[in-house]
Amino acid sequence: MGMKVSLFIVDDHYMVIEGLRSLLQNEKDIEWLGHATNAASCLSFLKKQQPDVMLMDVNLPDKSGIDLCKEVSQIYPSVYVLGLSTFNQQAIIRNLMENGASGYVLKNASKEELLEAIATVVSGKTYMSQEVKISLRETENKIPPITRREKEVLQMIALGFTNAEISGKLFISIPTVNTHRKSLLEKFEAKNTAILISTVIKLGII
Amino acid sequence: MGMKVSLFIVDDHYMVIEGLRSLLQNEKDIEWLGHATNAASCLSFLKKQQPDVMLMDVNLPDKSGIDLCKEVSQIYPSVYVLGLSTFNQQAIIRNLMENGASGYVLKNASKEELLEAIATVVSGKTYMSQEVKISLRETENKIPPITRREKEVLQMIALGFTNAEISGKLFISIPTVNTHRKSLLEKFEAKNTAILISTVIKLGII
DNA sequence: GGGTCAATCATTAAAAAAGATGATTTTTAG
DNA sequence: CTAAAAATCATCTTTTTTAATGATTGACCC
Repeated sequence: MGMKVSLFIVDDHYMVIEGLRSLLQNEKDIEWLGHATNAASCLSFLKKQQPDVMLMDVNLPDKSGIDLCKEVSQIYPSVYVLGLSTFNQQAIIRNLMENGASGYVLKNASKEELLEAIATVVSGKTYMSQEVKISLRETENKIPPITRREKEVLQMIALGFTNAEISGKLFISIPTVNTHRKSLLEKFEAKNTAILISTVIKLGII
Repeated sequence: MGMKVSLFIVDDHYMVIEGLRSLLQNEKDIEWLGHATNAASCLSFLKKQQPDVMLMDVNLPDKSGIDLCKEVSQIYPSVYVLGLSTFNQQAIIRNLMENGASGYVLKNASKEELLEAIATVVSGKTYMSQEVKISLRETENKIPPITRREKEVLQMIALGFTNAEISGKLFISIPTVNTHRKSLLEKFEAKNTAILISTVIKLGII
């Protein structure tokens, strides 16, 4: 490719920004536009200038990376967002991709991987590191599809409400709450509430 | 101080290592000894040479930072270990400090904070960023002291075992399991199992 | 327009957890 | 050594959850 790829970083970790700058500053194909350490200053930068690729941490101090990603990709569809995070958190990754991200790289990525990721998203494809792909596939089977109502009930169970309380809050009968509850236990193959809650928290569902 | 402080980094995130190197390489008081990206190569480095301060990520691919910290501070008591992590995870920080760490810095630390942290631990004191201190104090009240047995029971509850099963596995009677269970509910001010499990997972206790 | 699925409600019964109280035996720490 | 804390067990009651089965209504899709 002849054109330089312009790049902007959103991450509240100073040492990560420094690391990225140090890794990429001498790359002739990369034009370093700058960085922001929070969502607000990221958005105000975008009003003035749009990078080709935006590397975005999923945990920002003022807003979740997921929300920011959604906003950015709605308002500036030409900007490719590449998620950046420490952990291989499947629920977050899935969420991010559903909200307009073009890819996801872990912070233990090498310079080569990073450049490959950038090149891939610029070409319009999605990038995801092998490690992430594998574990996404692994947990995919563990996350059964649950309905909107089931999710509501699940959240209320996790907050400690009893069936009677949930029934009151959702304006449905106790047997109905029970039905949802049982289908949750069945879908997650949990034999009781305790392990149901453990499971869904660890899968990042609530 | 006249002497340079020798420094070694253990972190599996390439961009963090790069960032730290870039931040600290021109500091005249810091001698950069190198880095390791996992616990094993960290330990093999220590056999040859001991830094004054070791910056250690709490999540390593082959071993938890907590275990590594314990080993390092037992075998090489002269090495000051400074924990390094993305999140303000109270349970982990507390654990790390109990296992010989001299301090804890978040990855969003500035160069100044980093230098201050290093200087502080070298002088024999413990360092902790203000942000961490505050949230430690905040959650401290939320984490009641629980006994060894209670923790065992708690873990088995979270795994989905019923009182009868726990009783069988721990060789105690069902009423005893019940007693522990009730004291857990009381200590965490949880009115049922569901919110008990939510709470303890979110506090990082299990 | 027939089939699938989500959401709703019902009845009955068994199992499990939660609440209250009291008491004994080990451990542990000062 | 001894006082406090932890771990143990018991009994009894109430509440809540889990299980099994069946049935109706409405929405959406092909």
